[in-house]
Amino acid sequence: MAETIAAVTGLSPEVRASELANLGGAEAIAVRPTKVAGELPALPGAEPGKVVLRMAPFPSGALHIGNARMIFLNDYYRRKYDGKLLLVFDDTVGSEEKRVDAELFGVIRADLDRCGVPVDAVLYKSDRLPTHYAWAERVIALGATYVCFCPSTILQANRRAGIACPERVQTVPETLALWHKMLDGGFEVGGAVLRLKTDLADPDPAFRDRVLFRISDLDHPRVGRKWRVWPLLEFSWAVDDIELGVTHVLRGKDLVMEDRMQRHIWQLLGIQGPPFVHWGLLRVREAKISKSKSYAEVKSGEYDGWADPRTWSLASMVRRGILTESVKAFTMSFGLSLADIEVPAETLYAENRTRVDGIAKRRMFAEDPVRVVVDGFPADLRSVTLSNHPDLPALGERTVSVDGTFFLARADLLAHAGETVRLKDLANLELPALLPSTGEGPVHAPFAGRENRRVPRLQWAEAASAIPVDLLDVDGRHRSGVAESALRDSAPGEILQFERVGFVRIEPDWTSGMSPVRVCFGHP
RNA sequence: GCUCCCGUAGUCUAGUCCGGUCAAGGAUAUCGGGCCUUCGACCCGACAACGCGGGUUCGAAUCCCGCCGGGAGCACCA
Repeated sequence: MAETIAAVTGLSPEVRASELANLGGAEAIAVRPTKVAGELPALPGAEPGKVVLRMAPFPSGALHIGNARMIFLNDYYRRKYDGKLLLVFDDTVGSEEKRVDAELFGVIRADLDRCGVPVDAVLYKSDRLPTHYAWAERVIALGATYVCFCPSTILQANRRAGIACPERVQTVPETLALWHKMLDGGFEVGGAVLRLKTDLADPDPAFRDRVLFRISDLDHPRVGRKWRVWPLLEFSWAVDDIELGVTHVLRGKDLVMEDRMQRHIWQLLGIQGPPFVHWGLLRVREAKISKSKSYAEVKSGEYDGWADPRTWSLASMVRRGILTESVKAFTMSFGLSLADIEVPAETLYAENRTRVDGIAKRRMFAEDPVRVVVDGFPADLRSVTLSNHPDLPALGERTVSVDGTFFLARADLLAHAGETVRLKDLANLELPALLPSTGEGPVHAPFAGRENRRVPRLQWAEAASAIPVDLLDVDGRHRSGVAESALRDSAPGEILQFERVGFVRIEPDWTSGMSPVRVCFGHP
């Protein structure tokens, strides 16, 4: 067996192909089965055609790589059960630190469109306050709540200590009256909250007498100051998951305490609510995602919009040439694992590489270029035709004019000072031992033959027609260099590979003729 | 500290519910080799894991108990 393999691998591709044909040809065997993400566990009690799911982003930032899991998991189950998927903006008024921004409604919808995840309806929590108020009266009538006047610091301290608030003994009519006073503007901001009575000895302090509604006069970008009493997340969802007919709640593990709260409220009202399904926290090692930092930097103009690579937003993935399919495969590979995980970006890059390698034309790019004059460059060597892809002739070729003067990357030059190197696909030259660490040159290097030698191969750009390139890197820094003239023929949005540098994508707002050519770095 | 969740190779993950088919599969990384005018892709190969300790059982990654380790939550944010 081993001998056979050795014998076969020793043959040239052509010989292999003909030998194989002589043997009757290869059977249609899937050598590399397309990675079908294994079926995820069934949703409890799910019936095809009757499943209703919902996604509830808070509009304070663009969707990022960490949110991708929410999107694709919901989409997966919606398709699996031929169900409906609702987009419900969780735009209650938030807090000083966490503000709703109207611009994000559109950004998020665009993100979903780009991901190929259609939604069956778009709703806004900020439209639903009357429903929440109506349900509030139902729980008040049950005697399950009270209006509390404690400042938040006292409230928290008492909660921690398991001490009951003096208002906890309110009668239903008293609570109802105070609730109406809240709605009618009878209290200052922070002056009163509606709290749910739970067991003050509950082992989880966070669960003790949760706040259901609070007063805020923050200006809401959609509804202004129409509402002054706002529900907190768990109450609003206890209401809406029922009102909207949601059959399964798929959410991150960070919200498990909220499940318990919702169940508690449903139990009070004698309602059977939907089951919850969770997944753990997903972090990409290289991505320090901070929605609030991104928000501030985008708004200040420090970042180049929501597609700035530093945001690790879905839009920035597209900008970098990382296909949505790659992001989807990446996130779905983690399934519904409850473990909180940290994955290196390389895993995502590998996923993308398999999809993009076969479509990206190869181009040569020299960063921090130094002009190199090849002394004795043959007069008859005036042009060379290069394949756009080493393995795929279908991607075509381009012809480059040469005249003996080239741009090479400074780092390449310095790494090979005093050595014989080869301008890839063209000619060999002897690099001088002393090379400038700054300046554009020129450097003179003697011609050393055109035969293909096993020496370091360096990418080059013909000096006469090289074109300037501005490469936006993942850290937001701009790297400058030059590329071969063929880059000019690229289309905006095209994904290319700069040989020995990495995959890049031509910025979509660049148009042919604009200099420099602007590209965004994807990954090695 | 309290509450909940999670522990399979460097990193993820399949398998755990319904114990044997798992002397543990896949991906990625790393290391060899092949191919090749890219440090890319592709091909071949290698390395490498059931957190620890008890128990139940003919048999445990899978069930039970204890321990240890990691993470998240503990807002009048979502």
